[in-house]
Order: sequence, then structure tokens, then C-alpha cells
Amino acid sequence: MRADLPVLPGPRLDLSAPDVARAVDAAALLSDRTRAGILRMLRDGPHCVCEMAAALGERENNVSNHLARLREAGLVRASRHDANARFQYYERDEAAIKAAGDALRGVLG
Amino acid sequence: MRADLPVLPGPRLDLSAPDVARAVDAAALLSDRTRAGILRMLRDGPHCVCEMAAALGERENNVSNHLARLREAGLVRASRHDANARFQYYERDEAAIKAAGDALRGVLG
DNA sequence: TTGACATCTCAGTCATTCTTGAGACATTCT
DNA sequence: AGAATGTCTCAAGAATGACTGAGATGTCAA
Repeated sequence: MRADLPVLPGPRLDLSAPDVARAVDAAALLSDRTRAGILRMLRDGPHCVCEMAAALGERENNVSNHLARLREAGLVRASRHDANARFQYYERDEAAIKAAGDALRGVLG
Repeated sequence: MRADLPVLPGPRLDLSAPDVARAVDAAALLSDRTRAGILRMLRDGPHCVCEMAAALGERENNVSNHLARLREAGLVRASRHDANARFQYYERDEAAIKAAGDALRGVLG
């Protein structure tokens, strides 16, 4: 099961650094329990802040902070509810989500 | 393009927190430029520490530290070179890599 | 054996990020 | 209008994680 090792002598010192910036950014957003939970919950459809805060056991201002980061990254967008505009309903931007997944797949293969 | 919002009144306060622990762990490992670069380079086959350190422009002990974390997570394994056992050649554990990708896909969909 | 090389470990320092708390704004209800 | 609700912002404290530096281990070459 072990791969063949390169012929010696001499390690290759001419390798170039791979471009992983986009994957790293995507991973950083997913590396927080609250943000990952948000993105997972939004797979099932839009939710407002208070719903997600209650489900995650987090304060609403904290969830709002994380949503701001996801918004700035373009992964989610918000819109007020038609019938009761107090509620901000969040939904995923599936194109951006897909781009993030592609970037991660570029690293994991 | 906007999804339908749930009927009001009343946000749902009975939602449960999704289990994202594995995805968060995988993302945390990928959220560092050095570790992501390592995993990307190892897609092309095994490399020793000094090769990767040179390519990434990082010190060897730093790369070694990151490799230790990837090793403890089971994503890579090391073996000494047959002809020159000074070199530790690292390769990916593709099964573990796939598991990490599956966990991330569980969040991103 | 001695010296050079490749790698590893670990503690200390530094930077980044998360959470909290207080306050502000907009919307709805009475 | 005033009170209550849902959300947002931002500064400050708390926690987490990366990098450095020094030293130790194991391997090869002279």
C-alpha cells in the first residue's frame, strides 16, 4: 500500500508552492462550529437568526457576527420576511458554496 | 432567485443543532496555508520534509510540526527512504482524505 | 569516531480569532 | 407614542493556534 519513493540521491528543491489561498479561506470559514452549523442548517432552507441561535445554543449577536462573515464571503445572503420584516431570513448562495467546495476539492483531490 | 420564506407567525425554536464536529476538524486542518500546501503537494506523490519546506518557503521544523498534526489526524503517514533512511517521505492516506472530504461535503451539500 | 544532515519535540512568544457586553437601529404591537 | 422584539455593530477580554529557537534523535560519509 506504500507508494514508490523517488530515486535518490537528492531531494528536489525546485518544487513550487501550490496555490491554496481559496481553499484556505473556505476552510477557515468552515473551521468554526457555529459557522459550519449555520451552513449545514441552511441546506434545509432559509432560517432567521433567532432560529439558528436557539438551535445552536449560541447568543443571537454571536450568530449575527458569524453570519456577517459568511455574508462578506458571499456564501449567504439575507432578506427580510415579507409578512414580518423584523426577521432577517438567511439563505445560501449555492454558486458560492459550490465554488468553495471546488476549492477544497482542489486540495483534497 | 430567492427561496420561499416559511409562513409566519413564529420562528421555529425546536430545531436541533446539526452534527458538524468531523467537518470542523477537517476544516481546521485545511485552514492553514502550510498544511493545505502539504496536502496539495502530496497529491503528486510522496515528498520528504526538506522538499516541502523549500517549496513552501517555511522552516523545516515548522513543516515538521504541521506534518505531526496531519499524522495524528491520520491524513498522512511517513516512511524512511530505502536507499537513504535520513529522509522521511510522507504520503497521503487516501481513505482518511476521502473521509475528510465526505465530512466537508456533509456541510456544503 | 567525528561531523554533517534530516527530522523531531517542546516551551515561550506572538498573532489571530472567538465571545461577551453594551448600545444602536428598525419593525411591530398596544 | 411607547414598549417589546429581532438584529446589528464594535470595543475589550479570553482563548486558540502558529512560529521561533534551542536542543535531542537517528542516519550517513569521511
